[in-house]
Amino acid sequence: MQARRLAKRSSLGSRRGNAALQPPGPAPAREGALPGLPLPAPAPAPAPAPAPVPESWRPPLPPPRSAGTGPPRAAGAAAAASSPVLLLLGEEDEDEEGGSRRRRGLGRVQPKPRGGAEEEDDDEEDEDEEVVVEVVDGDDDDEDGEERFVALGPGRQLPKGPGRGALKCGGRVRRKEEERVNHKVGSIKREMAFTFQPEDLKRDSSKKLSHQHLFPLAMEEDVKTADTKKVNRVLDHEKENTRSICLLEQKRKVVSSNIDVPPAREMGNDQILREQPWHLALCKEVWKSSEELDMDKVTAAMVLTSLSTSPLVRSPPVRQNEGLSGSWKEGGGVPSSTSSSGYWSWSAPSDQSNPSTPSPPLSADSFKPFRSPAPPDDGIDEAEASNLLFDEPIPRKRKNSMKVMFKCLWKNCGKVLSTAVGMQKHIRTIHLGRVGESDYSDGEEDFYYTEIKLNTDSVADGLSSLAPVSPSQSLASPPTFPIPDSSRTETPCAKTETKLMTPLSRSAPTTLYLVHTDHAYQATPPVNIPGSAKFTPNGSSFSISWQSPPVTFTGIPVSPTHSHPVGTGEQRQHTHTVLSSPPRGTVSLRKPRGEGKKCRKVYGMENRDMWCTACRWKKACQRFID
DNA sequence: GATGCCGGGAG
DNA sequence: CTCCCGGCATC
Repeated sequence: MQARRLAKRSSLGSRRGNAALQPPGPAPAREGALPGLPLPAPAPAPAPAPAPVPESWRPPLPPPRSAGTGPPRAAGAAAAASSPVLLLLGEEDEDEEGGSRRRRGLGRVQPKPRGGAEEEDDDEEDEDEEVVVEVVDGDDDDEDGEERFVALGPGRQLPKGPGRGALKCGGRVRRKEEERVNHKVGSIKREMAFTFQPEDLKRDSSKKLSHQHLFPLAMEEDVKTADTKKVNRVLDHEKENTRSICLLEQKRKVVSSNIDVPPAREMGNDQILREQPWHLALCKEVWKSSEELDMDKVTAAMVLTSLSTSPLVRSPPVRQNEGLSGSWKEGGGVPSSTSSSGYWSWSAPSDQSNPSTPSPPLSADSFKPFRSPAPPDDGIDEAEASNLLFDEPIPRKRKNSMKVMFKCLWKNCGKVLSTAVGMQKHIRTIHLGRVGESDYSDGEEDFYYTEIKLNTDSVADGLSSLAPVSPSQSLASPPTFPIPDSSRTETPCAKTETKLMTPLSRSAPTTLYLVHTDHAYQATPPVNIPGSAKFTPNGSSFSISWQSPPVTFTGIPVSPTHSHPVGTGEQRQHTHTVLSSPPRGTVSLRKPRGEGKKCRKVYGMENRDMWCTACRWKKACQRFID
């Protein structure tokens, strides 16, 4: 493509070298680099064992934390810059580092999934508490091929209901290599075993890591089976937990001496084995603390199970972790900082909604009888989930800086609260007039409020355009909103939620305000928009400005930032009522064609690089707006 | 023919 | 989403 483009360009404009030349230079280099990456990466990983590269390669990279990592790629870049954490997580990106790392991860991950369980020798089914070991490349370079193992918090185990189940299977499998070879393998196991075989113990540890990841992956395969069994597993799980705890303790004693675990680089199998115990011990500890939480987890798992039709949907891994939070932290505290950081760190502490399931319902509201979001959600969720499961790390687009607020759609109300619960209450009591039965909800409230995302860090986009509007705080401000009812904190990963919610809200009484950052091309613009495209998290300004905001429908073609020449009939800016039906009709309206000078005229072809992006892309000029 | 932009496609 | 470009409407 590039080549082609370049060619075109050059032919086109014979532009002086600037733009034209530039591309070629970098491009080639990059390309060269990329190809190289893959190979190296895989190779090193398996160093000890002639692991089959291909296997490790598998796409399922989904970095477990993916959910978190999810952070959108695009955003990611920007975000990454601003926050180190992100970088650690997954940002990586394309190029080398990330690439190599990810790949590896993937490879490992895969195996892990159920089969991975094998961790200890003992076994029984402790699987639950698998210790997760994360393998991180110290350097992405592939050269070393060494990996560090990091123990992850025990938190992992719980994460997925199903996961556990998987583990179980794995447990049996676990007996490890030998056994594997023998094959005990159930169908599921089989797969796992299969994958694993090539690699050795190392894998074990690594498997753990993948645990999470695996989960999803495994899920795919097993999903169906697993699903049905899930519930059972969960129950079993409990039992096992108790049992396993005991076992763990025993192990711990034995192992304790070894606790100092070596860095794990290049460890031999023996070492690894030794290490494992260590991990176990850690896990165990964590576990204990989390034991109490078990019930919750179980419950949660059950709920999730029931909620999710498709296995994919269950994003429990993440969620559940929440429940475990206690243990979680501990785990994180454990050894390697890298791992910890990588590990879901993105998730906001308070974040209650799980990433995959968009709406608030689950989180705080889970208690509610039924939450409508179901249908839409599922679809989306699945998609997301699938993304996770499948290839690459999917760039999830979640902006870290996004805050979710709930806005009352009732006419003339517009109240904005930070928690769904609060909003529901508000609606119930104030608008629906249900005072007494505050707790009871038939879900109707859902229709009267919507989520809005606040972009905390809009900076990245054209600041300039925003400038006029919000001088206020930038991204930094932490998400705490002064708002009253909120017990819930906003989640960074609200994006999905918003989307989902939208449909519901359509039916709502008033307009839906979707705060949305738009447009890509606004390179320079001194553009306007009074009300603003972006919302800044100012506690105070909050509920206010909503009225005039240039609402953007996702569907709307034109960017809000644009002022329209003559209102050819569209008044998008005044949203107020229009909304429920996205204005599509105006399709053929073509912009009259600006009379003012445009970038092309002003700068000429030669200076194409000086053009505003829109012009460069042959879009309506953003710089010289008519 | 030159421009300005929409609609779409590719990554 | 970002980047581009084909192609149409206007100058």
